[in-house]
Amino acid sequence: MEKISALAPSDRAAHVAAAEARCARAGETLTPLRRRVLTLLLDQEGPAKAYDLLDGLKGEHGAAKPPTIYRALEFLVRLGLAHRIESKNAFVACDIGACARSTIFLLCEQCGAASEADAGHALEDVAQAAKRAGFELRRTMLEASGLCATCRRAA
Amino acid sequence: MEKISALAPSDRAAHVAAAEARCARAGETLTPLRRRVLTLLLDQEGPAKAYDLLDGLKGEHGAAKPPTIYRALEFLVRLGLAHRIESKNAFVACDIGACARSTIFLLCEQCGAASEADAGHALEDVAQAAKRAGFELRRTMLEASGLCATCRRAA
DNA sequence: CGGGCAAGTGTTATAGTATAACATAATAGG
DNA sequence: CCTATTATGTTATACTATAACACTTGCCCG
Repeated sequence: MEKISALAPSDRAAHVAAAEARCARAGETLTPLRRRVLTLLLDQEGPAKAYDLLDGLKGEHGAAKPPTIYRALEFLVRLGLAHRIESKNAFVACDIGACARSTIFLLCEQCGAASEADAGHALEDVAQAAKRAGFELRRTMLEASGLCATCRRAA
Repeated sequence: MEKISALAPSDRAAHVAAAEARCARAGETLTPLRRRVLTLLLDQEGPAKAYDLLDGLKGEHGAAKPPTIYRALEFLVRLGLAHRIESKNAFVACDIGACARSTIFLLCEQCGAASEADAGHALEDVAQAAKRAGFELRRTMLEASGLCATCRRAA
């Protein structure tokens, strides 16, 4: 498992550029506010809480209120640029490469890291289970918690 | 997909008896309060919110406060008698039969039903993904939202 | 017996997460 | 220009969850 860490500035720039392109393709716009929230997410070492991001905005932005951050996050999630970690009420920037495939979040209970791993065929299995049940799938959430490789070695 | 619905009283009784046995095996006790919360869960048509269950307690119990219900729920989840639906901040009684295997929750966005379906090999795939990442798995959460068979037919 | 530990519950207070509803600004197309 | 749409600002409040401490009960052990 790779530790999720803040990206180097250049990687961040590339990431933001890719996000920009993705928005354009979708006919939506990555406004300054949304871009700012995305970079805040990219700067995080792990999943970020909404209210922490809100604090991050405050330095430059005066007094941002909760709806501001929740709307930006909702946008980023809708465009597939970020994910919501349901079991932690937190958000992570999407690793755009990984996102192309079926992914699962591995959440370390020790260090808080969240890594987006390839879920192999899990998503297909879920799709089949849904099909058997006559269920129309719209969104699938796969999350697992435990100990990451680093913390396991330390223990 | 079978609709999750309130169980007939006799089924409920059997369910509670099974829960009792399970607690005994684990060396824990299903106290009156915990039993009451479990039956409240079983009476639900779908996932129940903590504060709704709290209201349910109030009729007979005077003024139950939040910690009361959260502690009971924490116990039921710990014993595997209930599940927490992370993406909805809600709880469901565990279908004890289904729980023996790998399950996924199919959450209908229309009617709110939650059904516990067999996840096929998804859990094994997740275990493999974790293994590849050197990650020690402790808990896996599989949730999917969409439209259940009934609501799909209605649409 | 009786002291004290452990488990369960009661109670108060507060922390943390999220959204409704309405106001304002900016921009684009007719 | 005007007006529809999208984005953001702002106020207030709803919803979810836990910390911390008090009290009771039952049980083990000295």
